[in-house]
Parts: sequence; C-alpha cells; structure tokens
Amino acid sequence: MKLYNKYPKHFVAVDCVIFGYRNNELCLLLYPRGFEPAQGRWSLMGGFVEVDESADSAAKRVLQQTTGLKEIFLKQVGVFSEPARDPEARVISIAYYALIRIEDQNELLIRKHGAHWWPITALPRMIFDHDQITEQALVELQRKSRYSIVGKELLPEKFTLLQLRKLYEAIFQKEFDPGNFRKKILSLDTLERLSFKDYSESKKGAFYYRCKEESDEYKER
Amino acid sequence: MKLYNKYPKHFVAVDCVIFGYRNNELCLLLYPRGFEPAQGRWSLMGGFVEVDESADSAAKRVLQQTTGLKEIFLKQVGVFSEPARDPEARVISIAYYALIRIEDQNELLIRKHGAHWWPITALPRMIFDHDQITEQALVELQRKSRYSIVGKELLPEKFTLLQLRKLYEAIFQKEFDPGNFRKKILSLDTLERLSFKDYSESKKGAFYYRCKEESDEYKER
DNA sequence: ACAAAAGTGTTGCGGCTACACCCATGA
DNA sequence: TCATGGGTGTAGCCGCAACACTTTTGT
Repeated sequence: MKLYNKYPKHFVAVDCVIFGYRNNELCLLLYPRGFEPAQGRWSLMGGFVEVDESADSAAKRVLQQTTGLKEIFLKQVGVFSEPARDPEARVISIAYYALIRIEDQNELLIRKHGAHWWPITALPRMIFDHDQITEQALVELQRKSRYSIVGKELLPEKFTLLQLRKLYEAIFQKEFDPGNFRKKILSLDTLERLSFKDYSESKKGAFYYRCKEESDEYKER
Repeated sequence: MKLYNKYPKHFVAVDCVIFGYRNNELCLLLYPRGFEPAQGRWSLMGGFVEVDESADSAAKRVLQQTTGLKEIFLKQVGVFSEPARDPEARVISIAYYALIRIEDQNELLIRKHGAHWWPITALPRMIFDHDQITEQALVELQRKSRYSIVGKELLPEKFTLLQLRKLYEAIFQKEFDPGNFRKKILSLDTLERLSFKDYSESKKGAFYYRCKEESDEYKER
C-alpha cells in the first residue's frame, strides 16, 4: 500500500472515436459535453477509468452506456497525456476507436445524450485535443482497412460491392477503380456471394455479399 | 478542482523496452528491480509519471536517468492496465520501446543500476506482464523495420551491408538473401556509400555506408 | 438509343524471390 | 585451389493500375 506513496496519482480517462457510415459518408458520433469545463461543446465520448477495470473495459463500458451496444470492434489508438490538455485538471487520456453499424445503435440512448452523427468531412470544433485524437484514429482505421474488410463492422450484414467500395472511398477520401476494387476484395476470399441481388442501385442488379464466418477472426491481426 | 473529484486517481507508470544490438544479437536492457514487490527480479526499466510531465517526457527522463542518453528513438507501444497486473497496487503502465547504440551508453550508469543486456532469444523471466509488453514491442520494432532503416538507431554511424543484414536477421529471426537484401536497401536511397572499406569480415572488403542526413526525418512517420 | 451500374478481360509496370555468376583474397 | 564474403545480373511470379469491353435494363 505505502510502497508507491511518494508518487503522484492521476485521473485517467478513455475517449472513444466512434466511426459509423451513413449516406455514403464516414461519420463520427459526438456529444455535447455534459459538465464543466467546456460544457455544451462537442466532444468525443469518454469516461474515467474506475479502480477495478482495465482501460479496455472502461472503453467498452462507455460505449455500451452511450450506444447500447456490446460486442463492437474497439481498438486502442494511444495515450494523450500533455499535462495541460484538460484545463480543469491533469487527465491522462487513453484513446480508442470503435466501429459500429449505425442502424444497430439504440436511437433513444443516443438522443438522451444529445449525441449527433457528423460527417468526417465537416466536423465541428471539438474540445481539448480531441481533433488530434480523431486524426490519429482515422489513420488507424485506414491501416486496418488495408488488410481487413471493414464492411463487416460498418455495413449491414449483407451488402453489395458498390456499397463496400463507397465505404472505402469515404474512408480514404479517394476513388477506386470499380473493376480493380472488386477483383482485389474477392481475391481475399473472405466474402461469400449470396443468391439474391439488390436492384436499388442498378437495373442489372448487384449480388449481395456477406463476410464468411471465420473461426480465425482472432488470428487475422 | 473539485469537478472531477468523484472519480478515482491512479498510479501511472512508463515502462521502456530498450533494444540494442551486440554480437550479432538483438538484446534487451533489463534491470533487477530495486524495490518491493518483486525486488531483485528482472524488469523493464520504468518509472512513475510525475504531475507536470507527459508520458513521453517521463519515458525520455527514465531513459536518460538509466542510460545517460538523450535524443534516442522512442515510441509508444500501448497501455497495459489490467487492475491486478501489479500485485502491490493498481498501476496503469504506458509502454514504450527505445532503440539505442550499445556503444553510446554510459557504462557506469548501467552498472550502477545493475542492468544487464540479454539476448532476445534467451530472456530471463520478467516481473508482472513485462514479457507480454516485450512481445508487443518486438512486433512494433519489426513493423518499423519494414519501412525504415533501423540501422540508423541500432548500429554505429558507419556500417557495412553485412552488419545491417545481420541486424535484420536478428530482428526478424530469419535469414535474408544477401543480393536481394542489398538491392532492396539501396533502392530506398537513404544510405550513402563512403569511400573506405571494412576488411574485418571479408578479404575483398565491404564498403561502409551511413544514413543520409535527411531533413524530412520527421516526415517519414 | 442511351446512360449507368455490373462484371470480365488484357496489358504493362514494378517489386520481390530464387539463383547463377562474376571478383578478391587469405589460408 | 578452395572457401567466403562482396557485388551484379537475370528470369519468373504476382499484385496492381489503367482501361477496354460486354451485359442488363430502366427511361
């Protein structure tokens, strides 16, 4: 108990960059901060780490409290610890990013907190260093997208390759060649074609796909 | 001051995985822990984050106190925060890895702390979750090595391509084709050939190289 | 007929791997 | 002369980008 007593203790928080996809746009879920300082200004969803939980658990808890979702993709981005980053007190923040399907979230819960989905291309000013955190989270999302199909986390269970391509175009903010994109994605052999089509985007109809169930989901890394 | 008072505070530490290279082996600098709990057992070098410093600064400070070196490569690995990871108290650890030239370090300072260089292939048991931290740090080092020439940080200022290749073989624990390795490294255009040779490893002699001075060192990321 | 998405095929470039093959020289 | 590292060249494979082209069907 007393061995470490000469060292200081710190507030430790988690902040979550919550990505979603809607209207062909990559979006972020932001909240008007509910307490001082900076009350009412837009903020990433965050919370303090409790004594009996890991940072990962804290992030999971925060996410569940605010979106109603369990079992969502969550990954550490890094630590933001400049002593003056929060003007109220010294708070060390551990940043995460999360990927959620917008249609799965609990609409009421979101409203209760006054949360709002913002397109990544037109974000409002955020408090403290949250814009910097967001930027790094986007880099991490792009990295993940390069070696894994993020449609699994961000799109409905079944989706067309057009939807998937639009998602990637939103993530990387650039266009991809339709033919090449299709070939590359399918060559990964992680999607399976379903037997029915979507006719809303084209007259010919595009087959729906879904991600194969993979027991090695944890191996991918 | 009192706004956050209902939330708990935590000890926050930094732990440094210090890589060096010696005798054709990738090594780690470990210390016998100087205080309870687990006094005397091998440990990464660490320290607590003070109130007026960022985690990055804390890691830099710890490194300077123990190796005598400033201006060394240092990168965050991640946060380790399981509540029970330290049996004495709840300590949240921010892990870093560092790359140093063994011959540059302060030999006396190292000795004073009882530190010891261990080959990565034959590490002793470490305290707490330090072996897990080390494993992740190695993955990060391998990632960095893939897109940047780590000889700059781990080898003397001038080195031969044989030395560099042996270093990479130690980092990835596998052999590389000498011809292909040379071509790939040189194609990066970040090394410059010096006008003299090393004759200790071969009769023909191998040219020394050194890293070009690059003003864009910070762009590389 | 035309537009627009779906889907397939082709070509060329660049990087990587495997390996052959020179050179230099000490033992 | 043989072994060893230094250093260069080449042929095959693969992934990728650019782009042509065909299919389908609503307007």
